[in-house]
Amino acid sequence: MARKLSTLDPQRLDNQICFAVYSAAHAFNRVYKPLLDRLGLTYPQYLVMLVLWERDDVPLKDIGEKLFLDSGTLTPLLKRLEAAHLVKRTRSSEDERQVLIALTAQGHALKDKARSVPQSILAASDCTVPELVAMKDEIVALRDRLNAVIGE
Amino acid sequence: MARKLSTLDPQRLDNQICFAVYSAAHAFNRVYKPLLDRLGLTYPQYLVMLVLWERDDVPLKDIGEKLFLDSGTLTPLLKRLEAAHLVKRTRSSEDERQVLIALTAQGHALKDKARSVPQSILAASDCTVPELVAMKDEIVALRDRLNAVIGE
DNA sequence: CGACATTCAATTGCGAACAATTAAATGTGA
DNA sequence: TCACATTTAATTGTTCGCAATTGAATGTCG
Repeated sequence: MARKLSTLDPQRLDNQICFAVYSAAHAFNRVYKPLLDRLGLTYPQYLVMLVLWERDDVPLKDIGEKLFLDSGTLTPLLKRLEAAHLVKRTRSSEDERQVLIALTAQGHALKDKARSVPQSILAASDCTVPELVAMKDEIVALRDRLNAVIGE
Repeated sequence: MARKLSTLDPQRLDNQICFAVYSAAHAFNRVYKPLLDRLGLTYPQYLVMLVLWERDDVPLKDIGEKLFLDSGTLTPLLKRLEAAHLVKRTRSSEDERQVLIALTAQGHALKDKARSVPQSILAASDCTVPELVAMKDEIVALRDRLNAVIGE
């Protein structure tokens, strides 16, 4: 009976999806770490590079919208990527408020070196691709519902 | 054809479960923020309090194992909780290496004030409890597989 | 045109998160 | 017992993440 209660107690750590997500994010980060170290990237920097590998010469703001990050996070991060000669930051000539982020040759070249990363993560997850796709879709749907509440 | 390829490209941001988890964790954090502000807690501090509300007078190391955090994170965090008069830190007399974390009266009292938090999160998630439990179990299983790889 | 609001990036300050190191306490084995 | 390894927290340094503010550029409306 006490056991039954504890498995339903919403104030128990083990019952919280938020902690599951929080701790899974950290676990992913730890798996990524050695892979990204070889590329000289952190995980958030890797995310920015993924965005730029899809589309180059993007305003900082667009990167922020895709990754749900603001300028307070991105400005110093992008300066570090620039210091590593992976991107160049230039003010837009049409709108001087915007900063455009473009890949350097090194930044482009890194895409090939990063090609094996997703496969390593897949192996570490020990899941089938369809399982992961299903989970991903569920988590994204949950995230979007949460973000909708924040906007309200 | 190009469209078909892009939905399978493992290097695309939208195809990565890791980013889904990463961005969902941030979304949860943003939903928690206003709720926890009223308690004077950050989310990681709230997690520590959840652990202590289940069992008091716990070694720092045990908290770290439950939350997957190390002393580099917990030591300053616990000092802030102590400064807020929510916990007391004392060296164990049996083993002087260990620091025991105990709730103060204020720390205990906060549990009641925090009782409504999980319900607010549930509402924001806009899911049924069984759906959330199923997702949670899947994510925990994935996390544990990832953590197993790190140990190897 | 000119006052005003809006947009965007940068900055500041604080709290995680973690790697690497240090130091003290404890355990172990010759 | 004594040398050595292990355990545990604390510390240092770097990077995120975000709230709040600032300042410049742009948009809007009378």
